[in-house]
Amino acid sequence: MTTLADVAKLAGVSAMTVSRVLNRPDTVSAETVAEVRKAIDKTGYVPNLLAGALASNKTNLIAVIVPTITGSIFSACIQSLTDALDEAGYQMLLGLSGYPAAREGRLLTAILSRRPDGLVLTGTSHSPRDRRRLKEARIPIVEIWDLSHRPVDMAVGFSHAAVGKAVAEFLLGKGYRRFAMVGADDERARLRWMTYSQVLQNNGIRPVVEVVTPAPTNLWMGRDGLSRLIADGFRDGAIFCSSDALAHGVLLEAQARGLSVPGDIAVMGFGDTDIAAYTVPALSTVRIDRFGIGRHAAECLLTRLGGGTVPGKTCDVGFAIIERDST
Amino acid sequence: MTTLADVAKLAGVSAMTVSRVLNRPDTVSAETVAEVRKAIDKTGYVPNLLAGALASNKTNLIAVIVPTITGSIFSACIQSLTDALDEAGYQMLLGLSGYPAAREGRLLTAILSRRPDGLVLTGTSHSPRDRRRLKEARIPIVEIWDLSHRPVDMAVGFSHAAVGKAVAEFLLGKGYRRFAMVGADDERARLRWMTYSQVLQNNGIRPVVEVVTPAPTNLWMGRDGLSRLIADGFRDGAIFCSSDALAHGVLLEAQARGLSVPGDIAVMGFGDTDIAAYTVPALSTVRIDRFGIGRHAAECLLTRLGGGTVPGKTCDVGFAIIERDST
DNA sequence: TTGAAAGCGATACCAA
DNA sequence: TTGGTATCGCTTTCAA
Repeated sequence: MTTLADVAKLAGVSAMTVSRVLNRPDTVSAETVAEVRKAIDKTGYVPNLLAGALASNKTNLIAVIVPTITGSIFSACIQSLTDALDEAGYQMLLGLSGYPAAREGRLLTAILSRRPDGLVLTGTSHSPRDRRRLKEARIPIVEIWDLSHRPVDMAVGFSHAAVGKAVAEFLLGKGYRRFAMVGADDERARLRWMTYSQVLQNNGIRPVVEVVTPAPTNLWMGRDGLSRLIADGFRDGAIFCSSDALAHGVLLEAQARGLSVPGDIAVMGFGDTDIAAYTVPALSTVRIDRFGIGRHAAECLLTRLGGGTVPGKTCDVGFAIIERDST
Repeated sequence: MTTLADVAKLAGVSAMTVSRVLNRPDTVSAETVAEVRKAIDKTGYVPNLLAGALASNKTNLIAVIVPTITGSIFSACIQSLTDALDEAGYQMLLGLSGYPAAREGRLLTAILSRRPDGLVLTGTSHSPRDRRRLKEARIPIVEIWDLSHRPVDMAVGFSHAAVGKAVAEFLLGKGYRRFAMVGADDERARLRWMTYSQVLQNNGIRPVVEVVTPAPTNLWMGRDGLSRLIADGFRDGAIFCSSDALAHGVLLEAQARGLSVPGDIAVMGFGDTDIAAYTVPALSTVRIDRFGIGRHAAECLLTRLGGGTVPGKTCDVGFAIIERDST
């Protein structure tokens, strides 16, 4: 494998000069640059960033940990994140932690060992040990998809409790008096639907028929979810689903059972992914700017890496209820 | 930042011993291991894999380049790939090349600079310069989503030309005599729909009304696609769409225009993603085992990294036509 | 504008 | 079972 020294020898200069041609060509005379470039082309030299990073203490690597990229929520976010990072010359180390985030501890070790210049994490809940390790890493860290009163470093997201509350109030405002929910067993989803149920109960509604499914969710779980709700005595009213996939499944099952929507049941989703936004007029949902989260997270990271300061540790990107009650 | 030497000093042993405790604990006496572990915990030591990789010439990093992860085709593949790699102790460096693969050259440099132990690429067409660089990297490489008679190293995928041919023959067999297509302007999609058109024309069918959309595709492009087909004189018959998203959009537009499916038009998709598989009985599609591609690619890589030999350079995972003509 | 020397933090290899 | 030494390929720093 060709090294910097090989190129230097061929070009008749020192290794340092080659390094400069690669990293700060403006500090080298034009003719030397030309000479070195020729040698680089001839040898097919590929720099070794491991050595470079070790020496300079800078990897140009941003690590990202999300539970899964199956499903368009996180993948859209990652796409916009990469686009922004790529432009700034950073690459992405992707870690998939799964649901529940059992692998997070191990993953974190593996990732910190690579000395990324920055880190993007999903969620704001980490073990005390992990929090400590994160702080000791002394790199900019953005926690996404949630808010926290004491983020490890920075946070870009929205309040899942606020979502649950808003949905409950929205549906109450529509006049519904019978409620159910199909929710995923993941930390943030749980926060949404538990708050939803709580607000409803505070308004004298009971029971709120509940069905919990594993994460990540899919259409089948939604279909099954409605069946279980019905088995549990739910006959009509409003159903909050913790994801669009679940909501879509509920709609399908309703259709299969001949239930009218929103006549018999009203369905509320979460995410506003393409499928829910464009194909299902009977489904209302909660819109999240997932591209915005990625872009914003990148911006926070890059600002700090550039030596700047990010105003405020947390950024609430908010959400919106998309109403699509009428067909 | 704590180093191996710091830990060694605290534990009263040499750096090498600490290194062994971390990498091959079985070669160190139990008491020494305990002593060292204590020192590691106390210092919160995080190994520096940059230095380790530089010294050992092994990064435990697999680089993956795909056009995009928006859309479930590639993301499902990546998910299964990571799962398999993670289990074997590898991490993933993700590169998004975009459509068309304009960034591929630059991305490749950036990625090879990190000296991954293996590489997964999308597609089999690379510039001569890139092919040369790939070979010179001397690492196992798997090209996925397509087949090639002369892969750079290994290939796991299926023939897009065969898909186009199979679809054309399937629809001809169903008795259709008027044809159209809505296809993405990406290399592999183009291969599918051009073959489709070619086979039809060889069977005396003309015209095949064609509409080309940019990649990546979405539902809106499908809706717009059908409108344009109709504007171009297409009134009834079979439509092949180069992705499920397009096909779904075509169905929606058909519904909006009051066209019956499959009465007036038959719609053929590609991908068999969840949405097409579970929600659209009127849509036939081409099923690809995208999880299988990821799993298999990982297997090829890991076998080679383990010193083994992969029998055969190319692996055709095939495809299947999923018939869902009747509602 | 260029170069020489000294690390960066680990592992390989050989010796004890 | 343990330790010493050379080395991996680059950048930093300082001097010319």
